[in-house]
Amino acid sequence: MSPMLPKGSSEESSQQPSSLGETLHRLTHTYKSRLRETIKEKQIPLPITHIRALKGISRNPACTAHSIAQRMQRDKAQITRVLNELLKDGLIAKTDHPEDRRSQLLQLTSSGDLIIAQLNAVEQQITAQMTSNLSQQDIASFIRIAHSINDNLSNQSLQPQPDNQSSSTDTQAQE
Amino acid sequence: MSPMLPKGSSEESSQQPSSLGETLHRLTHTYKSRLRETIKEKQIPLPITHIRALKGISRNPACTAHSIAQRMQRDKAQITRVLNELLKDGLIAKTDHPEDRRSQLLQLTSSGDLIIAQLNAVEQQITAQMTSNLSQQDIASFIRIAHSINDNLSNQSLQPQPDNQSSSTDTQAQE
DNA sequence: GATAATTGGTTGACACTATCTACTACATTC
DNA sequence: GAATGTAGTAGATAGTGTCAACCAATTATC
Repeated sequence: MSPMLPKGSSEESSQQPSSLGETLHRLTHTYKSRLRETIKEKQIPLPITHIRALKGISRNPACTAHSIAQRMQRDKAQITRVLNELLKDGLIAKTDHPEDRRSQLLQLTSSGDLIIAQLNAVEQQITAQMTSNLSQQDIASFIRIAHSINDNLSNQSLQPQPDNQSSSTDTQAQE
Repeated sequence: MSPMLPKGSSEESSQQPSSLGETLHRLTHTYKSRLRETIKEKQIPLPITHIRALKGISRNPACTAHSIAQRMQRDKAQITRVLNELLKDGLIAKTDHPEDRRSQLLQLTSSGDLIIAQLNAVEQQITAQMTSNLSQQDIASFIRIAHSINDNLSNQSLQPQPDNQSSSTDTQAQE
C-alpha cells in the first residue's frame, strides 16, 4: 500500500530527521539516564519507578496501592511489588484502611521523608538543567502541549477514524 | 518538600501538579503503550526497539551496527542483539563492509521494506492522533523545546555546579 | 615489521520495566 | 447468602538498559 499519508494533510514525513516519536524516545532516554545517574551519585539506591511511587505517596495524604497505580498509570501488580520493596526498605508504612479491610493506607516513614527531601533536591537540580536555556514561556508551553498530546492519546483509544475532531474534554490533570 | 520550579524565586511550591519529569514519564508511557497496541493490532510482532532500529536502517543508506547504536544512543550490546533478531526474522541483511572487515553494512530486505511501509503508516496514524488538536505552531514548538531540553541534559554532564549559566556549547549531534 | 592501543561487534550477566493471568479476601448488590 | 466486583498479591514472561569481558581487525608507534 502507500506508505504515504492517507490524510489530506501533506508535508514532511519524508526525511524529517526527528519525528515526534523519535523526539520523545530520545528525550525520555536522556532524561531517565540523567536521573539514574544523579540518584546514583547521591547514593540513593532506588530504581526510578520506586522513586515515582515514593513521590506519589509523599504528595498524597491518604493514598492506597490502587490510587498510586492509577496515578502512575501502571499495573497493580507492578505497584504492589514496588510498594512492598519500599516497605521492606523502611521508607513507607501501611496502616489498615479504616473503611475497607482489603485496603491499606500508605504513608512515608521518617526515613522516607529524608529520601524524599533528597529526591526533591535531585528533581529540582535536573529540572534546572533541563530548562537552563528555556524561557518560562517555553517551559509552560512544553508542559501544556505534552499534556495535550497525552490526552489525545489517552482519550481516542479505539477510534481508527482519523477524522476525529472533537476536542477532548480535559479529563486529565489533577494530581 | 515542595517541587519547586527552577526559578530562583523561593515560594511558589503549591501543589504544582505536574513537574516536567512527571509529565515526561506519563507522556512517554502513554505513547509507548499506544504504539505497542497499534503494532499489535497490525500484526507486526516486533518490540519497539526493533522497530526503531529498523527505521534507522531504512532511513540510512549505508549504516552499520555502530552507527545505529550511536543514532539511537543505545548500548552496542543491545543493538547487536536487536540486529541479530531482525536478521533472523529476515527483515535485514548484512553485507561485508568494503573497507573494514570487522564491520558489516546493513540494509533492508524486501520483507523489511514491507514492514517499514506498514510502520510508517502506523507512525503517521499515531502522530496524527497525538497532534489532532494542536496547531502546526505547537507541534514545532514542542519538538524544538524537546530538542533543547535533550541538549541541555546531554551536554552539561558532569558539572554538579548549580551555578551553571548558559554555557551554550552546542556540541549537539546533528541527526 | 612487531607491538600497543583502539574500534566494531559479540556474548554473558543482571537489574529494571511492562503486562497478563490467576488467585485471596473483602465489599456490594440483589 | 449467592453473584459480582474490587484491593491487593503472586507467578510468569517479554522487553529494556547497562556493565564487563572478549575477539578480531584496524590504526598508531616505534
